[in-house]
Amino acid sequence: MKKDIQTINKEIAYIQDTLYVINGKWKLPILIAIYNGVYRFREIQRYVGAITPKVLSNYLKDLEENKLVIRKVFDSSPVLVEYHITEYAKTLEPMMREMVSWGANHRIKISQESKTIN
Amino acid sequence: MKKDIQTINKEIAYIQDTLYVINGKWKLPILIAIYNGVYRFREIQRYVGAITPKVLSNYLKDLEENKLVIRKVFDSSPVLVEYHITEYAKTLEPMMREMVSWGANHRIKISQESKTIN
DNA sequence: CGGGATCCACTTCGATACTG
DNA sequence: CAGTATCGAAGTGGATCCCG
Repeated sequence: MKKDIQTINKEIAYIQDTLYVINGKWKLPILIAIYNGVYRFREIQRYVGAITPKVLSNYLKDLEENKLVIRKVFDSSPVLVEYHITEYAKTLEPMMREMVSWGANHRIKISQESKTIN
Repeated sequence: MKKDIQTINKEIAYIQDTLYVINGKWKLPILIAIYNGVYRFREIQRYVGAITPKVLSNYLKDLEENKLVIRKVFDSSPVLVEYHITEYAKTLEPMMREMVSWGANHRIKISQESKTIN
C-alpha cells in the first residue's frame, strides 16, 4: 500500500526543509544547551563539547538569523552576553525530544550488540 | 530552573548520536521513500530528487551497514534489486513524523513572512 | 569575557561518463 | 536496471593566535 506520489514527495520536501534548518554538527546541541538555561558563550562552549569559539560564533549567528535564538548584550564591564531561545525555537521541542530519546535507545542497542560480539 | 549538568550533557550526547546516524543531506529522504514502498534504485532516485547514482549508492550502502535497510537481490535478468526498511529503522518513525510535520509548518511560516515583507 | 582572523584538512556532493 | 569510476568544486569544521 504505497502512498500516492504527491504525498511521498511532500513528506520528502518537508523533511528536507527541516534538515536544512537544523543542519550542521552543532546546531541542535547548542539549542539544547540554551534551551536548558545555558545562556553564556563560554558556558555553551563547555557544555556542547569540542567546539571552537569561531565555529560556535558562526552557529550562534546562524541561529540568530533564523530567529531561533536571541542575543542580549548587557553593557556592563566586562561585557556580558546572553543567548536565549525564541518562542519559535520552542516548536522544535517535540522533534528534539524524539531525537534525544531515540539516541538514548540507540546507545543501549549498540552496547548490547557489542556485548553479543564479545 | 536549569537542569543539572549531567542531564543536559546526556541530552546533548544522545542527540549527537542521533545526528550521527541520520547525518547527510539525503539519508532521511531516502528512508522516507523506502518507508513508503519505493523499493527500487531508480525509483528511489526519482522520488528523492537531484541525487546522482553514485551518491545514492553510497547512502544505501551506509544505510545497509547501519542496519536501517536491507538489500534484496533477485537473480532475474535483468537483475532486480529491492531495498526494504528494517524493523529497527521503523523505530525512527516518530522522529521522522515530527520532522515532516515541523517542516510543513515551517514552510507555512516562511511563506507568511514573505507575504508580510511584500 | 566574547569573540574575530587566518589558514588548512577533510569530507561531501555533483557532473559526467561508462559498465555488467 | 543497478550501479562504478574519475574528477573537481565547495562547504564545513578544526587549530592557532589575536583583540577590545
